[in-house]
Amino acid sequence: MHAQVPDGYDPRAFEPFAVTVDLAVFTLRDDRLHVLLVRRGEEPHRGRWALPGGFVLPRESADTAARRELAEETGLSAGTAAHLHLEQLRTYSEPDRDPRMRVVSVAYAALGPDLPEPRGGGDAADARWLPYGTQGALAFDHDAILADAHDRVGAKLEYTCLATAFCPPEFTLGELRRVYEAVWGVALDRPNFRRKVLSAQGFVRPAQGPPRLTGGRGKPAALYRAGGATALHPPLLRPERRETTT
Amino acid sequence: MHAQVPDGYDPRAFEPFAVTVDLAVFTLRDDRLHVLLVRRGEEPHRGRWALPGGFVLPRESADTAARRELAEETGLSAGTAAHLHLEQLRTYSEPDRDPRMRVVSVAYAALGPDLPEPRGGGDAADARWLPYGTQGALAFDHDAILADAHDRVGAKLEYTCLATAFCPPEFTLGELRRVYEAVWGVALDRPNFRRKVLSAQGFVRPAQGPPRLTGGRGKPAALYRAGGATALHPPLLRPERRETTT
DNA sequence: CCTGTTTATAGTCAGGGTGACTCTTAAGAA
DNA sequence: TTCTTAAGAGTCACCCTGACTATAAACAGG
Repeated sequence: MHAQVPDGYDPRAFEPFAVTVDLAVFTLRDDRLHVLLVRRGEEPHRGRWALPGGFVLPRESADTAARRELAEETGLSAGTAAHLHLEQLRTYSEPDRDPRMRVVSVAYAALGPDLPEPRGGGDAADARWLPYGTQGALAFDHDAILADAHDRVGAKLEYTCLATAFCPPEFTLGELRRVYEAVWGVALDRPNFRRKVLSAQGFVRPAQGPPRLTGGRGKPAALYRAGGATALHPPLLRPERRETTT
Repeated sequence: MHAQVPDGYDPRAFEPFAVTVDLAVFTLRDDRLHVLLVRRGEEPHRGRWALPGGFVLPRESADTAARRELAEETGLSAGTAAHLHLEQLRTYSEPDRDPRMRVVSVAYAALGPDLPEPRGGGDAADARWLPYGTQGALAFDHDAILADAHDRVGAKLEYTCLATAFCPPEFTLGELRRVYEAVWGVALDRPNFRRKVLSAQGFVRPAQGPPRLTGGRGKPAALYRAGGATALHPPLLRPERRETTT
């Protein structure tokens, strides 16, 4: 762009753009994938669910704005929100995506372990975790943003160690497997999943201490922590995709 | 964001944001990866190379703006530019990335077969293809954008059929292989590459007609066209990555 | 106390994909 | 004619994976 800026160009000659962030925040509750949504209290789309988000402030980057909104909307302590995985998805800029004004929105996907119910603190009329797939039609173009976010998360589970971001600091391989099953919506073979995860170096490392004292059914499982790796090679491909190959 | 817009909110209360697109346009020339750069004729960064780009107009989406700038800056006919592969990378929004004003830039990666030298038409003082890696320090944060674009293209070669976008409508497997070698900077085993590409359904399909009449050295090669598939399963992994695995 | 259920963990086996490698064919260049 | 270059066919062993079986260790219910 910069090469075309004429000398003395006045940015205010253009209709101003508002720049916002929209957040698709995922978590796992009861082994189901949930999304954080807010109910709109204003027109347009009053009463419909929408993704949380807000304006990028004049001295903020979009990343900073997304992190700030994440803390505000989830009602988590700033320290907790700072540790959630947050990554930029893409930018939505159709001229009429918001009927009120020209709004360019940088979308983010965020995810974390079983997060608490959002506290009502904030201007949002009503914020809630909804099981993914049950949210109906969202406001604005948020259906497309949410679908893109889900696609991205599902794809990144294949070739990165992102799944550990859905888990608490210490977790069992069963919990990790249920992350994959919830996001992909498929059942995975338990022994094969275990072999794959343990053979991928840097994905998980054993946590010292006794097997979990949990009251869950079945044999107690060993606890693991996230390893240092971010990439997963070779990838852990979804079962579905195999049809495309063969 | 929308949940937070107070009634009667005046967007002009904020310092306006300028929204631009920046393009990382790649092509192959002489089996080397080249990137399209423009030399800045204005301060700041006068005389340095920068990515082509421009403002998003008030009634345009960023995608439309990127497509328009692509045609303008490459000097290609609108029809040709319309067929180049173009995809959004991510958005760069650091508050001080442009010292003159608040500019949020949506970056795109574009690529096409051996493209012609950019014609001087346009306001850009000087636009040129430079071999990737020889461009030195670019203006603004364009070094980071270009590196991100290169990473993205390299990664997408692994698990998509993107490589055919670097090739003319009909191409040999040798040309396709040189796309991978140029982008990844590695040598690939010829027979294995051939086996892999031909066994992946939808990647390429044979073009009828005689083997190429080319004047190149060696045995004439069969011609292929891009298949209909976009995803490549299983992926064609870079040789380097294997160290991470094993 | 025994039995059935649930989950974790160990192990086996066959098939497919891949890397490494060899060989033949067909063109141009010297 | 001979050398060089690249296409294309084929081989072989290894590793990963999916499918499957078996055992261990907890809880629930009779």
